[in-house]
Amino acid sequence: MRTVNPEQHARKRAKIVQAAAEEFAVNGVDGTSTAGICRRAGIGSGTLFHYFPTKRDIVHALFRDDLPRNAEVYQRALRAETEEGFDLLVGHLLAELANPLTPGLAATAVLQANRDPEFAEILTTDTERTHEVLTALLRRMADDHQLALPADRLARWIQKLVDAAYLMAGDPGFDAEVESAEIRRVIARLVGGPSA
Amino acid sequence: MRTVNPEQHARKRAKIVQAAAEEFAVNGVDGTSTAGICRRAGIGSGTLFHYFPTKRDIVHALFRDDLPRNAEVYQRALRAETEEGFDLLVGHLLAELANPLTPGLAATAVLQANRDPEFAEILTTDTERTHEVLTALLRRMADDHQLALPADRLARWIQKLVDAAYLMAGDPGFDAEVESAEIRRVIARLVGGPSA
DNA sequence: GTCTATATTCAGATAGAC
DNA sequence: GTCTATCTGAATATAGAC
Repeated sequence: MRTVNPEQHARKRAKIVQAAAEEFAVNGVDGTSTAGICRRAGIGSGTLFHYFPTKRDIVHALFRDDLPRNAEVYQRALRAETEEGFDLLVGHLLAELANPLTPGLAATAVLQANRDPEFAEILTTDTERTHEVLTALLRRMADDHQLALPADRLARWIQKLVDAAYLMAGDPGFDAEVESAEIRRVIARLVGGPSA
Repeated sequence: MRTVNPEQHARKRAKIVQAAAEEFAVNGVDGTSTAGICRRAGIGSGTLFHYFPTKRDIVHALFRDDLPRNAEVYQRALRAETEEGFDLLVGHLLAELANPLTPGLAATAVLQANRDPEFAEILTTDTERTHEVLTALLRRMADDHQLALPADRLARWIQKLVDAAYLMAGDPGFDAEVESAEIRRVIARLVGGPSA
C-alpha cells in the first residue's frame, strides 16, 4: 500500500501556497483563478483540490502558516533584555519589508477580513498578540523613556507604522534598507528616551 | 430634441459611483458584480453601461473625483500661514477617517494599482502632489522645529502614518475622534518644535 | 468535464427639449 | 413631431470553481 510521505506532502503544499501568494498579491483573491495557481505551481487542478478543498482555504493557510513562527519570536522578545527584546520584535515585524509581494498581500488580507469572519480572526489574534508583547515591553521602557503616548496606544501606532511601511514597499524608488533605518528612527523618536 | 441635463446626469453618475464604492469597499473590484452595483443604485444594467463603458471606468471615476477638491486644498495650504497651512493639510488628509468605507477602499486601490498602470498613475500623481506641498511646508517649519528626519522624508512618513490610520479604521473599538487626536500628537512629536 | 456566475451587448421603449 | 437622452431586461459569450 502506498503511504503518505509527510515531508513530500508538506513540500508540495508549500509550493501551492507560494504560487497562490504570488497570484493573490497582484490580483487579490477574487482576481486570482485556481487555474492560474495551478499553472504557476505546475500542477493539475485535481491536485490543487486534493490539497485544499476550496480557494478560501488556501488564503487561510497562507496567513495561518506564519503564526507559529511569530509566537516563537514573541516568547524570545519577552525573555530577552527589554531593549533587546524590543529591537528583536521590531526587526521581526520589518523582516518581510524586502519581500515585493507584501503590499499586495496586505491589501488582500484587508479585503478578505471584510467578508470572512474566520479569516478576520486569524489576523486579529496575531495582531493582538503582537500588541500585548509590544505593550509589555514599552511599559518596561517607560521608566527610562518619555513615551509620546501611553504604552498601549503607542504600541498600536508602532504596529500601524510597520503596516504603513509595508504599503510603502510598492512605491517607486523604494529601498528596504533605507526604509528600515528610517522607521527605526521614527520609532525611536516616539519612544523618546534618555538620549532623545 | 432632448438635451443633456448636466445636473441630473451628474447626480445619477454620483449615485452609481457611491453604490460602487460601497460594494468595492467590502468585496474589492473583482468581487463586485455589476449586477450588485445596479441593484444598490436602483438601476438596470443597461443604465450602468450608459454612464460607464466598463467596470474599470467606475473604479477610475471613484478615485479621480477627489482630485480637484484635493488640488484646491493644496493651494489654500500653501497660501496660508505656515503652521495653519500644515494643520489644514493634515486635517484634510484625515477627513475621511470617519468614513467606514475607507479601509476597504484603500485596500481596493492598492490591488487595482498593481495591475492597472493607468489607475496607478491617478494615485501616484495625487500622492506626489501631497508630498510636494507637505515638504514645502515642513521646510518652512524647519527653522523653528527639530524635524526627526529631513523634510522630504518626514513628509513621506506623515503620509504613511495617515495611510496607516486609514487601515486602522477597520479595527474594533475604533474612534475617529480619538485616532485623529493621537495622530496629530504623533505628528507633532515627529515635527518636534519649540514646545516639544 | 460540468455547471454556474457575470461582464457586456443589444433591441427596443419612454420621454423631455426643440 | 422629431431627435436624442435615458432607461430597461433579456441574450450572449466567456470564464472559472469545482
